Amino acid sequence: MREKVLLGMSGGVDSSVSAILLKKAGYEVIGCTMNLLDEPNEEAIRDAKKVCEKLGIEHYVFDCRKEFRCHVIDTFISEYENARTPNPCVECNQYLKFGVFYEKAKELGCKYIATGHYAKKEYSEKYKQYVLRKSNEEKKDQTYFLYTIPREKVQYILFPLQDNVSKEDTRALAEEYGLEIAQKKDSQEICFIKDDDYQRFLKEHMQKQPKKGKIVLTTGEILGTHNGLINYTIGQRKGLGISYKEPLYVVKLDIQNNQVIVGTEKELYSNQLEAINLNWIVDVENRLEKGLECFAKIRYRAKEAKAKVIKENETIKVVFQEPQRAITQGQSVVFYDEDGIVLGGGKIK
RNA sequence: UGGGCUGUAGCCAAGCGGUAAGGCACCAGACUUUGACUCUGGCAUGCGCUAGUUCGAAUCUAGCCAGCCCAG
Repeated sequence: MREKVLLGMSGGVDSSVSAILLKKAGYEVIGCTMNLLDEPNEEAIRDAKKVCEKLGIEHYVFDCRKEFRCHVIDTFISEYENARTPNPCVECNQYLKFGVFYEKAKELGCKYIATGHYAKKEYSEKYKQYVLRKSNEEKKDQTYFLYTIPREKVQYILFPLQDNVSKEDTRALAEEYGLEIAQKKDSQEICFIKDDDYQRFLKEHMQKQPKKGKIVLTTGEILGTHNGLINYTIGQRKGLGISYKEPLYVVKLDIQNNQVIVGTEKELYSNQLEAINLNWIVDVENRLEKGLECFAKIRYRAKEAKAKVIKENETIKVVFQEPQRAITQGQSVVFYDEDGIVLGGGKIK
């Protein structure tokens, strides 16, 4: 009997091609699009349905609005309220794609779930378990967003694109199968903020409105006024509206005094951080006591950097060999081993 | 009215006789399934105006104009 797999489909190229690849590989594929927003993304649903029709597979739409609101949108807002900079894609993967969606798959009797992420799932002889590993397509690799997947679920996940060499290959395959969406452009905004104006979104949804405050140099010198802490993130240079003899960057958001602290580029660097909300995909907890040497990545587009992870009660401390630029509260830190296997990760405190 | 200070790009600002730093903003690219983030490039034939000194002036001199401050 063919094994059943539930594929999450966004209507984009990646998930559509994933459908092709799964079918070719002999799985019984069921396509599914999660409806996450009160104003449903009709285009996504329509495009996904079209692809499924073409390939002759079933397609469902799941209503996940409540879960999305509660785990992704509300978290997004409350993180900003606490002067942190959230990464909603991480929550979405954790609670929606590998949470709600995973459960739906089980209900439907599927053995696997699949997504169009650029990441690899494989069995590791080294760790004697299934692991997540960086995609061959380094530029597109999305394992940074996937570290929250529970260890026991990893074996039931498929990333059909994992053997594809590049995004170009993916598009080419979509063309070959005559999929209309072959040249649809990559999504790159926060999906629940339609005009990409997250600041306005926050103002409309926050309990307390952002308040103006001072922009202060690390020396204490007052340089200007800010329009509310939500408009700033660590490492930010643009939008400060202040002049100085050299570029200034946001170094700290002081929620107590409602101040944006700015400093020079050099002042952005720090060689350690604390992380919470940890998830370990690879069983390395016992190695944390004495310090785990690995590679840590502090934001999506940062390079992994050599670091030592040390357990400290419920949190961990990460000490980098080289100082890292703009370590930002609310972003994730993800740990890899020397082979690009995802060990785990957490939220920067 | 007298005295002092200031006048450099849309904004802040360096320069103080040798041929216009820097930052903000803006524009154009690059990057991007978070964070209007980061990165790269562009952006004053001209330094309030007019004369003068000088091989050479934003820089010195004179006059004028404008603004600010103090005095009356």
